[in-house]
Amino acid sequence: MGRTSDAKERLIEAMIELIWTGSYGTTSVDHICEKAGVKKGSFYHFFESKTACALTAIEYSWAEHRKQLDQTFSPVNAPLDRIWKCFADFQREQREMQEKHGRVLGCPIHSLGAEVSTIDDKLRDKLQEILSQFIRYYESAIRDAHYQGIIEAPDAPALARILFAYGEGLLLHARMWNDLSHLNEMEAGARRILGVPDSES
Amino acid sequence: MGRTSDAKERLIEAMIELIWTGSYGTTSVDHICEKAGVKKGSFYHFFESKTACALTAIEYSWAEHRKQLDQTFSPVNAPLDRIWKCFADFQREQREMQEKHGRVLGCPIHSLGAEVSTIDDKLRDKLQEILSQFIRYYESAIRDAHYQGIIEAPDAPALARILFAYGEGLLLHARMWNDLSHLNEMEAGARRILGVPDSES
DNA sequence: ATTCAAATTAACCAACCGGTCAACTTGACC
DNA sequence: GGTCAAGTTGACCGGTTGGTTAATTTGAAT
Repeated sequence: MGRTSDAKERLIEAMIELIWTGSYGTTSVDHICEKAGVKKGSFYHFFESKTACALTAIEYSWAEHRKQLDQTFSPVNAPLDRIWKCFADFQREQREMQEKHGRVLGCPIHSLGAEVSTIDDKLRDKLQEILSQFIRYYESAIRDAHYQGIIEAPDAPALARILFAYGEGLLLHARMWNDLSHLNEMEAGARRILGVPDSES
Repeated sequence: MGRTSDAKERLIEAMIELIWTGSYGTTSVDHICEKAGVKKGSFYHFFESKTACALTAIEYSWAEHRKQLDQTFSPVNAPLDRIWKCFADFQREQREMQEKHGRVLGCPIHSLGAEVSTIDDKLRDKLQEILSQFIRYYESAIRDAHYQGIIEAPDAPALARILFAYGEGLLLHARMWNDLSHLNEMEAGARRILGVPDSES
C-alpha cells in the first residue's frame, strides 16, 4: 500500500484559501506548495495540472458547504426561515473570514467564475454546476412558501434566480468594499424580491 | 512639440478589450502591445506600469459609458422608463459583444473588481468610485419615481443598492453561462424589487 | 531648413510561470 | 523484517512575466 499522507488535503485547502483571498491568476503552484508545506514535485504527484487541483478544491469546498446548506434548508424549517438562516450563515462566514484574513472575501465561486469563465472551460462548467445546485435550495424554499400561501410566487425557479443574483451581487459588493455592513440589508432586499412585508416572518 | 501618435489610445482600447474578454491576470503587457500594434518600449513610454494603464483604461471606458447613461437617465424620461431603457441598453451591448467576441462578457467593472479587489488597492478604489457613481443613476430615478407616487421607496439609496446588486449579479450569470437569455428576466426581477406590478409602466 | 521634444524600436533583464523527472525515502502490509 | 507501492525531494526546463534602457526616427513648430 505504500506510505500515507495528508499532503493532498493540505494542497487543496491552501489552494482554496489563496483563490479566495486573492485570485486564480495570482495563485501560483509555487505559492500553493509553500503554503501547504509541500514540494512542487509532490503537487504534480497528486494533481496532473493546476486546473485539475482547482477542480478538486472547488468540489471539496462545495461538498463541505453542502452539509451546512442541507441543515439550513431542511424542510423541517419554515420556508422563509431557511432563507433568513442562510443569510445569517453568510454573514457569520464572512465575519469569520474578515477576522481571519482582514478582508471580506465574498463568494469564491462567483469571484472565480467572473475571472475564469471566458478562459477555462472545465472550471467554468464546474462552477456552473455548483451554482445551479445552490439555486435549488432557494427554489424549493420559495416553492414551499408559495404552496403555504406565505408568498405569491407561481414561478419558483425564476424567483430563485432573481434572489440568487441579488445575493451574489451583494456578496461581491461586500468583497469590493471590504465592508460587512453591505450584508445587513440582505434580508430587507430579499423581502422586497419575495414580496414579504417587514412585519411578517 | 515632437511627433504625435494615437498609440496611447490603441493601448487603452486593447487593454479594455483583453480584460473584458479574459481577465486582468491573463492580460499581459505583451498581449496588449501585440493587439495594439505597439512595441513594449512604447507602452512604458506612455504608462509607468500595467496598473497605471489599467487605471487609465477604466477611467476612459467609464467616461465613454457615462455619456450614454446621462442620456438614458435624463430627467426628461419617466423615472422607471430610465431604468427599463438602461436594461435595454445592457441587453443591446451584451448582444453586440456576443456577436463580436462569441461570448457574453458581462460587466467588466464587476468582473475586474471580483478579481483584483483584494490584490490591487488603486484599482479597487477606482472601481469602487465608478460603481458608486453608477448607483446614483438608479438612486435618482427611484427617488423621482417615489416622489411621483409610482413606487413606494422612502429610502432611495438603499433600494438603488439592492437593484444594482441584482443587476450586476444577473450580468455575471450571463457571463458565466454565456447566455443572453438570463438578461430577459432583468425587468421582471426589477419590478419585484421596486414593487411595480407588471401591468403598470 | 533646422530644431528638439516626443514617439519608436529592439535588445535585454531577473524573477516567476506551469510542468517534468529521476533519484530517494518512507511506512503499511504480509 | 523484508518488500514495494506510494510519497517526497531538488534540480531542471523552456517560455512568459512586468519592466528597463539607450539609440534612433519622426514630425510639429519655429
